[in-house]
Amino acid sequence: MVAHPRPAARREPRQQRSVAMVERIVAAGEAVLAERGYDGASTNHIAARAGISPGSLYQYFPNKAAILDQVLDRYADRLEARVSRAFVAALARSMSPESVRGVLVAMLDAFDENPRLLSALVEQLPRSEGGRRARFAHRIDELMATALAAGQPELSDASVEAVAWILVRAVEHVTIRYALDRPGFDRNLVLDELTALVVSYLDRHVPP
Amino acid sequence: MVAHPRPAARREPRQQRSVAMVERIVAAGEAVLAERGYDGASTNHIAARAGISPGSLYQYFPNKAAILDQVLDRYADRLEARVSRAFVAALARSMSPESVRGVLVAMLDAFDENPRLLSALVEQLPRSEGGRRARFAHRIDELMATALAAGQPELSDASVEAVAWILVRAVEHVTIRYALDRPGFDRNLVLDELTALVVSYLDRHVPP
Amino acid sequence: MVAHPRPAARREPRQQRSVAMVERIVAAGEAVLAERGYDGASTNHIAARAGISPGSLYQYFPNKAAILDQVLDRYADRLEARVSRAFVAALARSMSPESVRGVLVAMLDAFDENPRLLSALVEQLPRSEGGRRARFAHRIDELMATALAAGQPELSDASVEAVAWILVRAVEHVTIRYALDRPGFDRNLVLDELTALVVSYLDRHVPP
Amino acid sequence: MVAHPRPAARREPRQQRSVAMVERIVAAGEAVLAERGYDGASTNHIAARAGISPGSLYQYFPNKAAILDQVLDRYADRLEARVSRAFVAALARSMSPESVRGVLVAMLDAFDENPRLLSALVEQLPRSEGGRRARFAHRIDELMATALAAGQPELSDASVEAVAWILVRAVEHVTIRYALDRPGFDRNLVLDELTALVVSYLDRHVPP
DNA sequence: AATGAATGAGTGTTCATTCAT
DNA sequence: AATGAATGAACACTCATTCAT
Repeated sequence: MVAHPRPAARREPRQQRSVAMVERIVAAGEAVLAERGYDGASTNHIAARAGISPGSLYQYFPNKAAILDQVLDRYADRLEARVSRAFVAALARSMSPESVRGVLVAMLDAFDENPRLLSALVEQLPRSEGGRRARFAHRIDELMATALAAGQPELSDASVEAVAWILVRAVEHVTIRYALDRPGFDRNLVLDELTALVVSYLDRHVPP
Repeated sequence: MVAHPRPAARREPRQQRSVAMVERIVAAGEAVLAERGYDGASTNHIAARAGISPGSLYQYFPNKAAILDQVLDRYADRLEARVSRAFVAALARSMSPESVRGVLVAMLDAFDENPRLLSALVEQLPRSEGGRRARFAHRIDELMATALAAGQPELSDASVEAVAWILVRAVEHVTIRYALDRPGFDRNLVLDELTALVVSYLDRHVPP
Repeated sequence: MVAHPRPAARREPRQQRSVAMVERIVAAGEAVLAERGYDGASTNHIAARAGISPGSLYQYFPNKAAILDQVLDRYADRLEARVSRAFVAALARSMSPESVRGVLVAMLDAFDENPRLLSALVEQLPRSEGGRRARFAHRIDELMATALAAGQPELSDASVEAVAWILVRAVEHVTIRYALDRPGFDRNLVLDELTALVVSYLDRHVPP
Repeated sequence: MVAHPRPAARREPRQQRSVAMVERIVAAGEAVLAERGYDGASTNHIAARAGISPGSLYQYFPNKAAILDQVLDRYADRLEARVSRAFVAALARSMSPESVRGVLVAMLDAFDENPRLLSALVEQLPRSEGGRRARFAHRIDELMATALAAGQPELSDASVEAVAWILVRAVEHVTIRYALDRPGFDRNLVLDELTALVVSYLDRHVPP
């Protein structure tokens, strides 16, 4: 059995350094991505921003896509962590309209923080290979499914997953588009309606 | 007897040729777009696929973007027409669950037809200038708002617009992701749940 | 013995038409050249301006250069004719300062008429093959030489030619640059000084 | 002992390499310009002639024009330096016929050295933007004006400038055309006559 | 003779990637 | 390990010329 596909032996002594460089590159990639968009994020710009030479990038990443994938993965992870946290905190108090609204507020806040990066993420994610795409928001799907299973015991397993998937997709997209497209509607109105959308849907599953 | 050195009939085939050429280019653009994605769709590839020389593209389109815009516009128009048709047909019979489900089926069917192109469209739309972005799905927004205003007279104008925007965003994204990501859930299950999502939300606005 | 290198037989019946077309093309070429400069004068522009198709140009000219050469040749001929006329008229009254000044005025007037075309001519002439280059202003050289030979009998033949060549070159260039560069100097001042340049030089050859 | 991981000496060869590369490109540009003329001097040709890849040109120059401008600027500077030197040396000994002839010899010698490049220069100069055009020969204009002001105190300031401008234009053009067109006249004859042209003109301004 | 659509080699330029140092 | 100069295939686009009609 091969424990490590990537032999650690040779890397170990330099790992500290490597990790630091990878961080620097990813940070530079993020900055450039936010500033210039995906297509404008050239390897030369990233290297310059990281204060290293273009050639050095290739000591740490096999190609340009790997760098930006990492940037987006990390950003996605951060988003997911924030939303998960809010989700878990809200779930503790049942799935009341207030809890749902709380999660939605957390999502809008998270998305509002770095619209440029968010934009790059949603533009790029569908282009990525399936694995990467699946990974993102998967944990939220699971959290949602867990919450649903707990709150709506009469739902079948298959239904739970589908309902969770639908809800996450719907809410995620509406909040992201609100953050990115900035339609003229009042934020509170959107939050209220989105809460209503979720709550009325969930209520439908519990017989009165 | 040859009355006219240039018989009027001659303009016809010329025009037909031009139209045919535009069609050929757009078709080639569509194929290349589906195969290689937006960035991979170079003018040379499109020309080769159309069986013409690169220079010929520029007899019919001012630049590369115009070609791909046309491809995507046409595809978006086709989608929109299908969905609008279903929407209008369903609305005639009020906003019953059956009507809603009918529209959702139409959407899934439409999106299932050419997932590669759909993928290119949803990737590219957010990058397009506001006008193009606004145009697409705007009509659906309006149809939705009209239907809402008719069915839920107690909603304020601002609410109607926001509710329509939210519903269209949510339903469109969920159906598109279902068509593109092909999650394992049964199609009918998804249709049922999505119908429930919409109907329960709409019901919430009418006092029982 | 071959009387006509270009057999007239087949062309004759169409010659009227051909001549008219050549005229139209040359006129269009001149207009485009004046408007867009040498590099901007594309065959498509010329054809469009002439109201014919690009392909038709090649019925009358072997290539683009031939068209623009003809345009410039004709312009050069017109310039030359004007200057020659002034030259001949002035020479009749000896080579007095007044006569010299008269020729210079004629040159400035001629050059001022169409600076864009003049500009194209002086930019392009040096690029042309020797024959074309030599032809232009050659007649002026000869007129000058004749005038010199008449007025300065003590000059050797070789000297006459060289002196004429030098004088024509100098005067032509100074007047052309004055027309094209529009330096700040007063026109009359330039005319006076240029007259003085010529006259004092000519006087040097006649012992007082 | 290695005091500096990057010994200062290393920058030296790097810089030398850059300078060497610029030189190589400019030299290639000069060769291609002389061989194929301005329009025929494509970046690909220049790169090939320099033995480098097309992309490398853009490490040293922002675009094609910058390369050819540099080629022509350098050549113009060399010409101007030679003529200026001769001019200054001759002026020290007053404006005698011998001095004038000396400057003319220097000009002819300078122009004779690289007629192809001279040709490209005189073709391109009038197309360049005013600044570049003005720069070239401007210093000669000024030297001439200074010499005139010193030698002909009775000339007004306006006259001095105009006279200098006329003289420089005339002499420059005649010598350049002699170098490029190679008319049959004996070089000494042309030098003598051109000297006479200048001297007799200058004499006219000093009352005997 | 006239058309004008089609051509295709050519342009200037970019940028992810390599490799000699 | 790090450099950064060099690469070269690829890009979008042009235009003098050809040729089927």
